[in-house]
Amino acid sequence: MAAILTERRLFILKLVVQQFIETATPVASEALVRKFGLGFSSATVRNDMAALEDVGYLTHLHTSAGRVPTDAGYRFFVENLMDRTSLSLAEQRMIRHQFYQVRGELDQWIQLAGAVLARTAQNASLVTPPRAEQLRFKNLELISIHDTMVLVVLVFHGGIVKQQTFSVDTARSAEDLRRSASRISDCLIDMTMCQVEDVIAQDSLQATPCFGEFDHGVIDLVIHAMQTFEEQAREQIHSDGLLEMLSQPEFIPSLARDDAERAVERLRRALEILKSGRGLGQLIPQALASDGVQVIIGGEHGEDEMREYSVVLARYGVGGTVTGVLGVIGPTRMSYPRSISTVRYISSLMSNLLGDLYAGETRPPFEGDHQ
Amino acid sequence: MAAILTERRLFILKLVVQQFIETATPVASEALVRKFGLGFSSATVRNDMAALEDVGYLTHLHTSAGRVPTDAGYRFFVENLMDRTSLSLAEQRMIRHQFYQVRGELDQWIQLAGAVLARTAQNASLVTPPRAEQLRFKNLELISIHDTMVLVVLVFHGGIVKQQTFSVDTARSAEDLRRSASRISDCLIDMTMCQVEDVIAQDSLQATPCFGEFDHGVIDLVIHAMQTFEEQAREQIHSDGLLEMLSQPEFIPSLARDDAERAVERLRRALEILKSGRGLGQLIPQALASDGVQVIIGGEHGEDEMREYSVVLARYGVGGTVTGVLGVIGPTRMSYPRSISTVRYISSLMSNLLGDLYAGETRPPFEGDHQ
DNA sequence: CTTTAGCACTCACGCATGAGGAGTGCTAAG
DNA sequence: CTTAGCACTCCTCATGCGTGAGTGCTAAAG
Repeated sequence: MAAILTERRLFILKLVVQQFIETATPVASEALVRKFGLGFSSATVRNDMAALEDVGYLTHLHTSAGRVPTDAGYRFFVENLMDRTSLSLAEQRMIRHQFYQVRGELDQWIQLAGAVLARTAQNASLVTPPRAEQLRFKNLELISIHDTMVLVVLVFHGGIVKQQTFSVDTARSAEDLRRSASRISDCLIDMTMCQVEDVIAQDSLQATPCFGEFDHGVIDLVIHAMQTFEEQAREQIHSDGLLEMLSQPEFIPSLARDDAERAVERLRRALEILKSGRGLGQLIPQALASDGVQVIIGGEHGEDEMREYSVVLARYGVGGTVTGVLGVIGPTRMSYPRSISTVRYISSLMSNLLGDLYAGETRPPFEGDHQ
Repeated sequence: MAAILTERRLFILKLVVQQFIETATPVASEALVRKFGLGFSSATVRNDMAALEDVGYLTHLHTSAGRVPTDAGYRFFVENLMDRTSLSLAEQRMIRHQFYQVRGELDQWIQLAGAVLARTAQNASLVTPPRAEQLRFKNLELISIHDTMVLVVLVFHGGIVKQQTFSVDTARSAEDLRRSASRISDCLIDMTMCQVEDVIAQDSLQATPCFGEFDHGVIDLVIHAMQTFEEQAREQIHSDGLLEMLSQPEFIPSLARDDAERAVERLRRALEILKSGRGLGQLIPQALASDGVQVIIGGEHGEDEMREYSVVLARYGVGGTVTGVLGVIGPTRMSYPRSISTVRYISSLMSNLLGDLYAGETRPPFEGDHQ
């Protein structure tokens, strides 16, 4: 059985994968020689295909159906056979331009990244917001909305901003609020959540008169905000491009070779994955921990729900400061070259953008920002 | 032709609509008498159904299929026949509790409202963020991120906050930034976008030394932010509950009485509507302009894409200050009583929450708690 | 030993056919 | 006006068959 993978057989594998990615229909031996004008006959191709099937790179659902790549086949293709391309310069320029138009607005970057990934790779996309491993407090502003309502604007290192309203018993002047804010800011500056909690615990024990009742209310809110923020940071996945993915033939019943019921069920499944991020659980932290573009094909990571899907992920961000993950998700029959180059480009672009934001802030905190 | 709508016929219409809403299958005369133990025979029901069909409240696709309500039938049902219910107290309490948990975080309200609407009405939901007709400037903070990068936090009336980063040529001290911010804030306070533009135009003409170059940069950014904000305010529709809607039988091929292809096509259509808000265009401003819960059934508003969907909308917000729209969207065969009561409850809840935020800002702060 | 032509075989797909059944429309009697 | 009875319509599902694409195998040629 030990079939030998000659040069030609790998070439045929490459063609089969490419062809299947393009047409979404099982590829026949005859069709290959016709389309590519191969120098040998369809019978030869059939023999080679049979060999590739022995090794586990191809299958076919029944006799008299063309060949289809297996997960292992895709894997081999991605690692050894694929032409590594980049996005065209025109595309790159267009994407850069779009990001330029929303310069300064970080939340827009995320949205835009999702949209661009989806459009360019013609599949669904996912983007997690950039997060520091540990939120570090930077600044706090208190703005009166009216008598008993105060808006708290929390600024963390890395330009992460969170706003929250806060109701109080007695009205306070703007000047009062300002003083309170700078008192608290001075005290908490550069602290992580744990540190803030410690300080507060100490202050409570010693009943330092440093903070008033109002101040303590604000600080409680800060802690609460930091907690919830860190919690949901891990969960939060922004996804987009469902529509793009749905225009792939596997979701169009008339084109899907299995029946329409399947197509719908598949679709519902896809939606659930995207919405809840179920089945992606391990992938994100994994991608955060590694460099370069990761490709997870079909059932490779065990999640049964994902068996029909592949994911192309990359980390983006600055050093160890602030990082996120972005990627493309679609049927295993997706264009890996295109997805990979898209993900690679966008992640490096986002890294650069974030880099500008953080240039002065990374490790050496020499600028200190003392008020 | 001129069929008279007797009491009994209307009762039958009511039963047919309710039954169809419940089962999603055409309702047969025989089935009605059996299920409800009516005091008359199926033949009588058939006659009445025929009469209701003459008036245009029912149809059937072919002989030997049960009756199905038309858009007009649903309309009549909603306006005259429906039992007007409210959400159960337990449900209300649960919902209030969820909102309580995210008190203070306005963006979370919107997300939560969408999720709750979807879950409670078992259909898709849409929520627009609360917007003032005119953005009014309130406050501005400048926070240094690092040497050449400044974070601008804009606060508008009604607790609307927008943040943006801004790169500058020369580093500035925190004190410098603070003074600049308060200079600009003082000058622009309470202004609408147009007014800000006027002030700047005058200042430029007269070359008042009041603002420095840096200040002008910030103000340009303020104007730009206000513009884009107002523009995208109209567009921005937050939608949720696709999955809930998709669990309705019209989207499940094996249950849909037409073939599976249709179900998928329908689904794709629904997705497009929800994502882009196409087909909803006129509805939102319309809902903003009117009070109470609006029900738009099927093709009533002309948009062909929406022919198979109904929308239940309500305005929420405070007086003329700050308003948004929220609602439920689903197949025409949705439970109108439930959707309407859900939408009514959530909109009044959101109005109250916003009311608290604005109490001091609107004219006479009155507990608008009556629904 | 590899390649190739030839051919039988397999299996999905499309289409027609027919039985079964649900539900109506009509008619005539109560 | 109501209702029983019945013919009629038309969907649904299962069955069967022809068709064609594509393979697997075999035997001969390179």
